[in-house]
Amino acid sequence: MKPTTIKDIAKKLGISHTTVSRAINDHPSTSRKTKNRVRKAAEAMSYSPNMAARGLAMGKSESIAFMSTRFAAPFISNVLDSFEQRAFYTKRYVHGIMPYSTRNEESVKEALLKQILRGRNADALVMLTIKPNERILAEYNRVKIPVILIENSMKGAHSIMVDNVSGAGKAAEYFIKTGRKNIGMIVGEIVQPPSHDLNMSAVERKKGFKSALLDHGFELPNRNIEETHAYIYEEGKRSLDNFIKKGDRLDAIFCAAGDIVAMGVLERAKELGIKIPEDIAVIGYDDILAATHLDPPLTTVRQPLEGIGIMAFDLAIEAIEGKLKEDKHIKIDPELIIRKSA
Amino acid sequence: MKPTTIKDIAKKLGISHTTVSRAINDHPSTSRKTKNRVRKAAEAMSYSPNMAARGLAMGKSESIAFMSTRFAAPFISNVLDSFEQRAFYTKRYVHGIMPYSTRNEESVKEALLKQILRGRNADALVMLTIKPNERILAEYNRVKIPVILIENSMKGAHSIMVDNVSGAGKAAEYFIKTGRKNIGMIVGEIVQPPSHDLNMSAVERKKGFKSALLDHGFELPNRNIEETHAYIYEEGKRSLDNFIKKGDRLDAIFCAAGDIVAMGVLERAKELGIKIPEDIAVIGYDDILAATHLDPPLTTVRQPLEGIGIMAFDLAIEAIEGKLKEDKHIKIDPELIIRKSA
DNA sequence: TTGTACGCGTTATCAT
DNA sequence: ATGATAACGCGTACAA
Repeated sequence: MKPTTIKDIAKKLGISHTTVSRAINDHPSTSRKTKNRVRKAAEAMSYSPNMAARGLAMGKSESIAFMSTRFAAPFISNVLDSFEQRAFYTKRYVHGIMPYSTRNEESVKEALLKQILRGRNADALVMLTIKPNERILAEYNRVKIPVILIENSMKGAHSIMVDNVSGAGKAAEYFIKTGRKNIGMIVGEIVQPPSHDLNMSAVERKKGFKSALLDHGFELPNRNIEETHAYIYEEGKRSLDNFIKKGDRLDAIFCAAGDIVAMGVLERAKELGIKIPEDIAVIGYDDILAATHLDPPLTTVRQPLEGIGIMAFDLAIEAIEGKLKEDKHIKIDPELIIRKSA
Repeated sequence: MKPTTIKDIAKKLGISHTTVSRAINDHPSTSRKTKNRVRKAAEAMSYSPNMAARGLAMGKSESIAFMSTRFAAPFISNVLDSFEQRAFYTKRYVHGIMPYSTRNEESVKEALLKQILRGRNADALVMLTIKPNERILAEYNRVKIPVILIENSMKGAHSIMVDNVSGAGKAAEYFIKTGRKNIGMIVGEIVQPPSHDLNMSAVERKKGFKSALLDHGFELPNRNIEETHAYIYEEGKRSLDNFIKKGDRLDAIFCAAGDIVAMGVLERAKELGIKIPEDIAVIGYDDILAATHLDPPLTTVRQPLEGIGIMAFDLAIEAIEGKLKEDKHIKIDPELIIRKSA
């Protein structure tokens, strides 16, 4: 049995499909009476619109694309979650948040971006953790699909960033205040080829950490820095191993690559009999749900996850409604949550 | 600037749009030569197909809908992640996994289900944690969109379930083996109105736990059972409070509602000075990433998350290809991971 | 207020 | 091997 269309409804009611369309979309110049008739019939025949057809006809999609690298990462899924929550709460785009994940593959990202663009598959594009290259961003600008970047920033796109310089600075100052001398850092890899995402957050956290340290007369030599690229648990373990292999005796590690990676550090330390925070103080980044429950509870720079999602959604709506004449760049100051690991 | 269409390419090459379409879709009766010309032009003009139009024309979507309650829950996002991973690995539906979340709202679920159905918006529907009502499932059957249920089971749909009876039984036996006498349980709420999702997993875990206990001569009174409905952290805290309020002195709690809830129990216990596992032994369910890192590390029934995602994807493909004559129901036996909390 | 006719970008049918 | 034409379901000028 084929699905009900507006024509079916029209036939049944002996009117034109145009009228049905108008009734369903609450068009002003349509009588209350026919609207009611149509809606009743639509309900009875369990009609629901064919989004593809609607999108085709309107060149619009009534949806927002939300793109990131993967869903399993707590940081990402939490932001997405609050983003959706906001949509639900404001009753806008309730069924229209379309999550896409790139699996960290440049080619997938490119393909997805093109697909969304040419198919007019979104009224707005939100990108978390990743960003488009200049060429494709220019195309989005040309067809007036607004782009909202989270944790990144570019000319031609709106953005929401947690102030990484400030956050990393707070970690540095805490280490110094608590008398740490030999300080290390684990941070996202900083790649330069512009074909790649240049990870702004990583760059900024590194900068912020280094300069805050320098303000107090401490240098951060490169050998005290380990890089990650997948931001996973195992990299934390490996990083700690590397630090030890290099023979430095660190007494503090700022894991700017995130709490997940910090978990790996904690775990490896436990395996090696290294005491946290006595031997090494550890500060993470993000404040994921599990951070409170680690052993020891993790001191960390909190990302205001819900806030980010909400602000991103509101920003997207503003942009879609054309209320933004120029790029809007929002910065949020993160907070250092002190627990037991440092 | 409007996006390139096949007509634009046709005009430029002086051929018909039909031929362009065939060339792009690698139609057999098209010359190598024109195929190459078309593809080159398509690339040059940075063409990419309008999915809405394609979907409209074909009544198909080349995508799989993945529906669950929300994204932020570790269990859900991990299954989704491995599901996608499998798609990527097998190079099928790489850009076509469409996640939907219902936010635990019955109305949203209904709307989404209808939308996907009438819009022919998916070649297959995967539902995690939730299930459709009989009426709408019947409609899916009628239009031959296969439905795959994870953690649920219905006639007319394929399913993948972790054997909850067995998993809960293992928890029960471990408690008994380790000499626990006063045993409690926290489990998902068991609601009957058929308009709701009747949570199969909750029902089965309860049944499995009770009967395994009974096999050893232990009754599980209702007062020793607390129910949750959102499966969140706070419910764990509240449940422990309730147990204490009721005045029973439990020495073991099986948190069948999941590790997240178990985290809440652990946390509240710590606040109250209750020692785990000395005073109360706690067993969780799921084995989320954080379980190893809790204080104490959580003993729990492991859900083979990656396995579920992979099997669900493969099942979906089989179903789409019409290889399944009847419902296929897969059961997986979970494993008890013993750590420190019990 | 309602209906006619056309277009959105693509695929499918039927000729040629 | 290629092309003209219709069809998919919907929205919308334009006309009535």
